[in-house]
Amino acid sequence: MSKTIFKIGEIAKISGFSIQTLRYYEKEQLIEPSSWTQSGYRLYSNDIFTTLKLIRHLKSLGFSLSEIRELNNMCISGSAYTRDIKEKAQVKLEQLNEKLEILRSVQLRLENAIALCPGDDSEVAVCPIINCNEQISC
Amino acid sequence: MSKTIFKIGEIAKISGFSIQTLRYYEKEQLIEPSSWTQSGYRLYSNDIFTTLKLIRHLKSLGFSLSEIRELNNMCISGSAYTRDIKEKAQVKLEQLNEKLEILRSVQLRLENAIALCPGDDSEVAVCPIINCNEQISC
DNA sequence: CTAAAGCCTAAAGTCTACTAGAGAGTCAAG
DNA sequence: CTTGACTCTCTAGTAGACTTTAGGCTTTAG
Repeated sequence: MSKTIFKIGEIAKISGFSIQTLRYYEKEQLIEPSSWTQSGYRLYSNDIFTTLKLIRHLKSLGFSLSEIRELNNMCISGSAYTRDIKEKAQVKLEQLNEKLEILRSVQLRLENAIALCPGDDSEVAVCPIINCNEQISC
Repeated sequence: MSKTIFKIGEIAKISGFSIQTLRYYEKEQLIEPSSWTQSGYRLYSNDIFTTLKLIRHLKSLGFSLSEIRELNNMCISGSAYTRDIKEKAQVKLEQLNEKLEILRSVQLRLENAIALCPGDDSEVAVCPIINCNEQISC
């Protein structure tokens, strides 16, 4: 039988989230202690790790905390089917694709500018990174 | 002969930056009025447009305001050659590439999870967007 | 018993690039 | 002279995800 009751410091150590972050997540209604000591200490059961893993997982997929809260609530309440989750994920993916497109165009323009820059003792007046001409679509 | 002295409102109208933004850029030491009226109004010469174009151009290449300030100062002081500018741009490009790589991996993982999600009336327990398994590298 | 470690709350600070508002002075036209 | 447009400074607010600080209680080891 492994331990089943933890104080916040232990959760922090095991999960890798800082104590402050855990309290912040609680304030943001992403997690909840399973109980409290009489003196006001938070107590957590093993279940917290499942939730924290979910948070880390969804964060790594690009979801914001409020989106994670929403997804988590849907799951907990049992009101969600994979259809609902998939929908949210597709919206997220579209947003991600937009961001990627923008960054790719910046990347291209920056690469172009760098390629055209002599990168030697020449005066900055000739530098396409500094000087914007139509070639690099300014 | 075109006009050579402008008040902040005219600069705003012509440049497309808001008055507040111009004052903010001044606070951040990116720009400076060429002079002041006795009553404390900012006065700008034509030169400001060159600086503002540079700011817009470098912003569009992904540089932050503090990086722009630095680049601009290097140019103004004449202490910079294209070598120096190119170096900064290359650093910026590397950072951009890193960010792109991360976002691409997120994109991939999200696409995978979406592909594996039934998206129907099934319970979320089977949803790979919510449930993290090794397949999607969690 | 005491000291150290751990925990609590509440509020403020961080970062970036602005935006908005209050309250007041300035300028040009009629 | 008045009105309205313009400008000034200073302060505060925004978003997101935390971190830091201050001041004080609780628990644990020796």
